[in-house]
Amino acid sequence: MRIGELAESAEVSSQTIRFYERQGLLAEPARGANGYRVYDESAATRLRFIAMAQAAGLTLSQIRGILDLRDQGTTPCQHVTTLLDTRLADVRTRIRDLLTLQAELEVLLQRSQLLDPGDCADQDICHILSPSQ
Amino acid sequence: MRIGELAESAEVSSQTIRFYERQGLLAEPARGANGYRVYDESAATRLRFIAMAQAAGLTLSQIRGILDLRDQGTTPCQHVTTLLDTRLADVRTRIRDLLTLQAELEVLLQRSQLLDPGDCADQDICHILSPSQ
DNA sequence: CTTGAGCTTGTACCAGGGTACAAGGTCTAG
DNA sequence: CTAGACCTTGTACCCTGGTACAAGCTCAAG
Repeated sequence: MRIGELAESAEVSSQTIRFYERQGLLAEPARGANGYRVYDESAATRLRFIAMAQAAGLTLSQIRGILDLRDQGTTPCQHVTTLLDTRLADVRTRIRDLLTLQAELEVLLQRSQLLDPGDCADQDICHILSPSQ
Repeated sequence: MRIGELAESAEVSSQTIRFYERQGLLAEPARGANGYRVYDESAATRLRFIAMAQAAGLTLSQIRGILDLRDQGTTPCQHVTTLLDTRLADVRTRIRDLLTLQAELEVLLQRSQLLDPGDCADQDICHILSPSQ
């Protein structure tokens, strides 16, 4: 399988595959007599894994860590569990922060309905976003 | 007021103030005889405004847009309302996405409790993050 | 033989919000 | 007079996940 076919089957671009290779997420593949990269099915599996792990919110460097463990022959499950645990905590924190922000934006927008732009004094810059919250 | 004093009063670094100036968020200030930047109270107001707008989730370039309107003598309130409206919609979308991700992570972590690392086959990379979701 | 698709490498660039030097000028206290 | 704190400019760099482009192979079809 050449890079373009792999790219199409994994729904990423060829450039992304080369980028992953440079980042150490994919091993350097075999080369044909013409120098073209030649992939087997395991590369496609690996790309699918990367996509799944990204969907779970892991960074490429975390994913590389998982793949490195696997390549050393270790089952990375425990490590994956720890990463997902941390990620879940981050997601919960982020949700809480965004809910707070949502509420603040709602207050500001309500305020904007009550305020007359004509009253907006120059020194306030904008009275919707003014310190008197 | 010199840059260091302004920085301290606004709780940003001097470098950040120069950065904002380069980005067009702060006008070029007056200079003392020694070439030092000299600020008045309006610069502090402006920094407070920037901080508020950032807290509302606006980007520096959006904030620059608001400040540009204000500097042209227009009341930016209508523009601000539009930006905040868009931002609120983004925040709501982001919250929904993160809630979905949270649920998925919880499923994965539950699965990780049920699965035995010893069963993790090599071709799966990791059976917690495997396509059979 | 040529055209076009696909591949190779290397390099630079994008957003966003700064941070970190380096090399030098200025001012104040001791 | 000198140390140290503060200021000046310019430049480069950080992170993340790619994307874009250039100059040059390779290969198959017509």
